[in-house]
Amino acid sequence: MEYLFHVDAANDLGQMNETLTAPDSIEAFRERLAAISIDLPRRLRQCADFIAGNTDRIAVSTVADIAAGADVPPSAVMRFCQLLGFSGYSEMQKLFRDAYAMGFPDYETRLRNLKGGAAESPTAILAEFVEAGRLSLENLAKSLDETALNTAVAVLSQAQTVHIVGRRRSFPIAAYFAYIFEKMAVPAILHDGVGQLDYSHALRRGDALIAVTFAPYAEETLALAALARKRDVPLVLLTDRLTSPLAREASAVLTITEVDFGAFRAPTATIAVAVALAVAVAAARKEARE
Amino acid sequence: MEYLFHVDAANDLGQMNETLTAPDSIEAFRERLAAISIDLPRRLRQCADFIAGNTDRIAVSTVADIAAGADVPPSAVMRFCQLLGFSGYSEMQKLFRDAYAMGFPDYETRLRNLKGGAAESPTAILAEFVEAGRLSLENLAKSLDETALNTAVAVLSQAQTVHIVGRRRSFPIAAYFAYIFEKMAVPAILHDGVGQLDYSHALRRGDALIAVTFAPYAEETLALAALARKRDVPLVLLTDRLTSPLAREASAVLTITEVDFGAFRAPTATIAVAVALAVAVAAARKEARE
DNA sequence: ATGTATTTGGAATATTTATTCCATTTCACA
DNA sequence: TGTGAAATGGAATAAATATTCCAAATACAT
Repeated sequence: MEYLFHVDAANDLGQMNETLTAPDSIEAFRERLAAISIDLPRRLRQCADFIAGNTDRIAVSTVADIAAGADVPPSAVMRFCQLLGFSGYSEMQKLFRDAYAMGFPDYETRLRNLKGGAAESPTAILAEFVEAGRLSLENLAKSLDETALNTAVAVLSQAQTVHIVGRRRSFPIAAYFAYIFEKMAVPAILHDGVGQLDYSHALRRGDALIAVTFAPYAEETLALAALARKRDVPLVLLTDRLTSPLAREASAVLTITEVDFGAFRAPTATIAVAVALAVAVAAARKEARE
Repeated sequence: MEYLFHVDAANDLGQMNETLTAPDSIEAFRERLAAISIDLPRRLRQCADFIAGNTDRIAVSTVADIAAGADVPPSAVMRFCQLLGFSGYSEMQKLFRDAYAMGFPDYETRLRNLKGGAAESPTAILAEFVEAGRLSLENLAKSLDETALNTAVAVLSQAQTVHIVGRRRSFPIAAYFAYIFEKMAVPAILHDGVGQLDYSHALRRGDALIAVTFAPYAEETLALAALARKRDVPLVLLTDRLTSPLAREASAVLTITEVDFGAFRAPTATIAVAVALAVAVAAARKEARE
């Protein structure tokens, strides 16, 4: 690959071997990075990926650090810097050291900076959701009912087929359950309601049902859960409060409180519970088979 | 002034020439600084003053920089570092560089901790995912490309219809986008592939497409995105790296790094980006209509 | 298959940066 | 104003770090 030509071509300069000017701002840096990342040989691609994901660290890292992080020799990093238009690593680092002025981008500071922007700016909104997500996770770690979690794992790992239901807001969670179970070879069916077919006949004794539902509780979810109980199919419930409908029918109730931002609520903690539950169940089933 | 005596006196050790331990946290550093600053000769006082007021620059400055800032020769700075209990400038700088890097997905230390603990019980597994989620969110706050986020919001808020595509692992995210857009009355279509219908004819000029894809990138997602570009439909991409396919075609690339636990990865940060993006777009569209 | 161009790793070198050391200056006190 | 102890500056050296270069490996085209 002929580096200079390639980069010139990307810039439509049409002049070969022209010396490329170095990016003079972080924004320009990211642009250049994106531009050259299109087509790179293996080692340089590793550099691009690592640097894209760890841009902040350049200011305080040596070539050797970056090289180790990207799992390439130092010379590859040097080549990469030059590919970006810098004379070498030092020049690139200077860009980031100069920009460092705004203090420690530790999580707290950075978050404050993000929120500082205009009230409605996308970054401010993102910062709010990040914060809400973190609070939700913290809260979850403190308040989740261990017994219920253990029961849920026990119930699900003994089931022949795991059925999953969740609508509207809870549908992504249900879909995520289905994805992990599929990946881990656990027989599972997602009751997604396509074509208004409810597959309720597929709910058979020996199976189990995971129902995910938050206020306002979706009709179909409640209906399927009720049917499950009628058929003696045990129910694992992911919901927002112990007083939600179905709670008394369930073998295990996992209550999850999401911290909201305005009228909005991201299912951060719910996802964590879902993935942990699914992985634990898959592990338990595997163990039981051996 | 007899340095060692003075410092020992401040520590009430009463033993002269004892080697002083270096501060091991920024807090300890500030304390030590305050303690010795009480009575210093001229040049060392200049060092103390400058360093107290520019602590944050230590991580990215050389001895010469600090010396110039404090208007003293480099050797004075060296003496000052030793007075604080460090072996030299490098050791002091390390403290600040480490503090700066804390909280990054540090694959050497942090992940080993995560994977190291025998995560047998469901509760332990959950704790791991909670921790991974927290790290992902922190990392997101620090590293998300603000420009790209703003561009994404601009592009999507001008679109007539917003199309969404995401398969397998990314499907729950795509579904969540669809849910929020529906709730906020933003015209949106989820390309879920039910019945192998691809709805590709619905992609029309004036629309925009959100594609969510992580390695290994799903065929259908790539195909639809390619089609969008052919029809001049702008593309907003949520993906794992800048070098992923489609990145060059996209109007905005939002790279999101999820911290994994073992082979598993919860889309915690991705969800946060999705909800923030969707809400920002809905807000922008509402504003535009008024 | 064969030759050519690209890519790669690492050893050699250059450069920058940290650290020590000591001759000189400054200061406190008689 | 002379004397010893402390403080200072800068030159010399050591260490770390960046950068180059080239032989070997690999990919690519014919």
